[in-house]
Amino acid sequence: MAQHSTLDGTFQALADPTRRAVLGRLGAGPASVGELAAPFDMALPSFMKHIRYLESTGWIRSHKVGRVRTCTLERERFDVVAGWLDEQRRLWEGRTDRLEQFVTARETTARETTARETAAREEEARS
Amino acid sequence: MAQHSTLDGTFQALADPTRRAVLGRLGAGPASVGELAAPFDMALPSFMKHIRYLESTGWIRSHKVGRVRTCTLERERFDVVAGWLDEQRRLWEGRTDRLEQFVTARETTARETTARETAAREEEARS
DNA sequence: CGAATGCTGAGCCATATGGCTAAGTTACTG
DNA sequence: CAGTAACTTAGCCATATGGCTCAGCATTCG
Repeated sequence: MAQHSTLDGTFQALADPTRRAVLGRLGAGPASVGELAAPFDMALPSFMKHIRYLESTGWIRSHKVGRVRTCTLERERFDVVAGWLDEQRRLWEGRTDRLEQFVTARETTARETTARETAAREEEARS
Repeated sequence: MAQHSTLDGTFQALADPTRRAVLGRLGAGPASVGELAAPFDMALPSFMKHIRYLESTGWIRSHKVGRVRTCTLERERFDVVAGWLDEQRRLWEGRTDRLEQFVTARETTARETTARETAAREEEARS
């Protein structure tokens, strides 16, 4: 399977309820494939595809001892998602702040001639 | 298009770089479809599918005035994602705390008879 | 050693996804 | 009013996704 350790794959992995549930269970500690599969009315090969997907996108890692494959949550992947969220928030907050500074500077330097332009610029930002 | 205002759709929408970029741009303020589409080397009908998807999953809303459709970011959708993250973290932190309390209580009440059981339980949690 | 357990590989299927082109509708402009 | 702008509809395509069954391999157990 191709590597999806990009944001695409990271979010794609979360777009399935089975996979989200698996992550939730692994939050409690490592578990075998069989144990993870038990709550789902799904054929094991199909379930394994989900496991493979989670592993290829960096959400879990697994290792096999004898017949038993044990899966472990990679908590750092949550930080990747949180990082993206923070980045988005930072972008829109930073842009809002910069817009206010820009408007303030314009008012200070030429208060009477740019009043209408400033209002139009604010209206544009708001619409 | 079917409503995807569930977590599946919320994450599925983020699984595409075009759609993530659109959200990033809208963080700066509302924009027209044409404006949003400009940076992408993509046919407009294809791009509109992305817009429709983002709207159906609650990431944006849009309205048309004349020929121009303007899209606006729904910032609350970020809270949905953050909420899911927090919930996961709370689950695994809560479970870790409860496990420690459980182990401690067992050691206090019957230190000598449960030592081996406690060690086995810790090993189970660790493996 | 045979039976049971726990995955694994391979192939199949229906549906969804992310793009395309062609054509059309509505609104705006000179 | 003709031409242009800004979407919108419809159909198509290749690939991916989320499931299935069948068969098989490796390990464990009695």
